[in-house]
Amino acid sequence: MLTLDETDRRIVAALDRDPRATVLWIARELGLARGTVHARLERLASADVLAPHSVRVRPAALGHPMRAFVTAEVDQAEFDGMIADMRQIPQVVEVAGTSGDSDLMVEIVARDADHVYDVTQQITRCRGVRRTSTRIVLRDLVARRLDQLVLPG
Amino acid sequence: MLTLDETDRRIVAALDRDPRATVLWIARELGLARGTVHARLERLASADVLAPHSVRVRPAALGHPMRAFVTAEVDQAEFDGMIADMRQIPQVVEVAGTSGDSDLMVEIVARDADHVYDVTQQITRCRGVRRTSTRIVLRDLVARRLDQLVLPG
DNA sequence: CATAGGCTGGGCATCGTGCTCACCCTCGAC
DNA sequence: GTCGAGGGTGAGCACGATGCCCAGCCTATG
Repeated sequence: MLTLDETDRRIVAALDRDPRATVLWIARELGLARGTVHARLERLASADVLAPHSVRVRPAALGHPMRAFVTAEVDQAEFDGMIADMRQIPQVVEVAGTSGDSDLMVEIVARDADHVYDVTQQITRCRGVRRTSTRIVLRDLVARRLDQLVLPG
Repeated sequence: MLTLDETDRRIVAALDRDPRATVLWIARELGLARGTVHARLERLASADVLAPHSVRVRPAALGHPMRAFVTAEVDQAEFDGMIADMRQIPQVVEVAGTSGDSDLMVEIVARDADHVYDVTQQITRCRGVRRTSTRIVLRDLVARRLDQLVLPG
């Protein structure tokens, strides 16, 4: 794995704050030469430090202000079919296989409470899904953040 | 709420694929005039359709390849203190207040299994936290995605 | 001491940006 | 039907940013 030095991390942090920041702006902000930022940015991009696509769209602006976490138990034999079915549901934002009481953690978005119910019903109808449990997000207490990992301290 | 027409959605989708795409490139890609893309992009930005910062950094590249969901029961009276304590833990990526059996959904990242345990212990020591339950992410089955919401069908 | 790797500042052609303008549609109001 | 408003188009222009050179300067390493 590529190790990021202080300079790399500061560039990544600047890019996290504004993904559309120009090379020149970052260079000025960090007090570095333009060429330096340019070279490191290319290295970071080719080293897969940056995810292939950003999640910069706010679902609320797309008419889906509600969010929920659905845990599910599934029949292990039907895993592949289950994933294929899940993909067909646009409101399913992420699916992770987990340890613990349940096998799946599914994050969904929805238009309203009724819609949350609809989507969980759709999940229940996916192949191999046995039992689901839904936690509706009432409030974002700490918004998704990674900058504290990029620049510790 | 701003309603996004087909053109807006295509611009947002292009930006989701590559947050650093130039206005000119998007215009060419979508077969639109440069000025059109420029104007709409400004409108989208000022309408808070795009999140203030992207989550484009991969925690794995930062030495935190493991991920887990921690649910917790908390003493409601200590909510504010609990959140302040949680913020102090760099590995805490997101905290949401939820309905359901538990009060909190906490997403964490970690260096390895031991580190997951350490972080959950830190969460347990936060003010007002009574009981926690940890689900370690074993496999990403559907990677976080929003494009299917931006461009349905 | 010598070498290699990284940062710097400069220069340069090219491309992208932000802005303006004239022009063309289309749609709803009068 | 006529009118104006709103939005898209294509062109032009000054300026900024990019990608790519190169020479020079450090510092760490052998």
